[in-house]
Amino acid sequence: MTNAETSVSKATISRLPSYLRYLKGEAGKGVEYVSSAALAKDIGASGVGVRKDLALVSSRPGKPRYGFEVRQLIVDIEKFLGYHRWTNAVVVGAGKLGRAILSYEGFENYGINVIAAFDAAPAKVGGLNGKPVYPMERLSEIAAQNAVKVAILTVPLHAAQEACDSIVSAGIGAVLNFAPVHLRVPEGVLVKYEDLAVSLAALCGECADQIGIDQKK
Amino acid sequence: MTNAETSVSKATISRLPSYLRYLKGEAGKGVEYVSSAALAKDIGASGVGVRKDLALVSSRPGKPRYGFEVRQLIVDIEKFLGYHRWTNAVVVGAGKLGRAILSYEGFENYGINVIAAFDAAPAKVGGLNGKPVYPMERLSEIAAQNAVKVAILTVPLHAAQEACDSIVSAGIGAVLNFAPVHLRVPEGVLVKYEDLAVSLAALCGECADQIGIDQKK
DNA sequence: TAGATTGTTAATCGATTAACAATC
DNA sequence: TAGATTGTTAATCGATTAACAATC
Repeated sequence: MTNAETSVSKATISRLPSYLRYLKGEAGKGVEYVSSAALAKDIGASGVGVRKDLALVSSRPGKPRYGFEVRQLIVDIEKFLGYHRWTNAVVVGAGKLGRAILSYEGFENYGINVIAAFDAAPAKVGGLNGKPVYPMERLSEIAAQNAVKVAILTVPLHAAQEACDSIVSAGIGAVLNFAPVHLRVPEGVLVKYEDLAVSLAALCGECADQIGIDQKK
Repeated sequence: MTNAETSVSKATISRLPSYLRYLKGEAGKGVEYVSSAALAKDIGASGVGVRKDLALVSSRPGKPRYGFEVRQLIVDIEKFLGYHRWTNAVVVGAGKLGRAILSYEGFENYGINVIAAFDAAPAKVGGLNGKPVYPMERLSEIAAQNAVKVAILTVPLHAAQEACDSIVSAGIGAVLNFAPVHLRVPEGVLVKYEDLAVSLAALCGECADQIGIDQKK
């Protein structure tokens, strides 16, 4: 528990990526300093909250009258979030979504190396954008060789549990699951559900609420 | 504020989809009753928490000795989350990810109708899996005709702000943004960031933390 | 009945907000 | 200096947990 990350609340950690996005946008425009108030306003948070969060992760304090140094802050947040410690990942399920993720180039900035995809259907096996697609049988072997820590699960619903079992028995301890099913995993294995439909539905819900509120005014 | 949804905490709402996934899994196995303890254990939450959440959304109370009626609970939660009120959505950006989303069939269960995609590049315009891909110029027209409420933004990073502007001026009030950029939008427009790399990196972070904890034991 | 499970009230915990002194 | 902005301490707010009575 002396670890810095364990002393920072989950709520804070969940906000850091938005700070990072905003800061990178400002950095791209050549802005050197950003005030907590400006950051908060654009993000839709409170200034004090932002300052508290930044106090926990920034290596140097903000300067009164100026604010926080943009470039330094970006480095600090990225370091804190572990975007510098590299992790190997694989995609399991080479359907449309799986292939889109395999060829997505945005992972590098986050310290993630998606090395290959796996699929049960031989027709889909082969190469894709320079990254190999292997048959499922080779998952254990290749995961072990490359110290793969995370699997991105993009198989159809009915195949998800079985594929998940293969992932677990390949010794991979974390799964980002895009299939809208509850997965059974042994203790110690992390599963994060990434359900596009749920995200979208939640947004629709907020949207409807807001319209409701607006109409009452 | 007499609206039922506004009286339920965001924390509760964010847990409902996981309850739903679990319940559907049990329903598929023919299970009729589920106890709050069983649900909580599998989800990784507390029994009391689950009961409190369910008390807010379920139309009938749980039965002592039995638990909650699975099928009824599914209906209640779906109703509460608004999966029955239909919403039209469009995809903006017909790249790999955009096309994967356009042809994804899992949205129907959530009351979401993805009607079409739009892309600036004429080469990508045409049909896909029975759903049309239009040029960007027609966004306003088609959005208005179909009362589109939400746009899913899947264009490359540098094109995101411009595409977002088009979405906003087409009168669409909510954006699910897959581009890892901070978007500037006028007040009243909702933006939800869905950054695959951030999700994955967060999982890697948790994974690393857990290994750290394990090693200390 | 006995026991499992629910639902609720009170206590704890954590996170956000408010107030204000410190600083460039 | 005056004013903007930070950082921190105290107060509020909300959510989770603990304890226990109610119920089938």
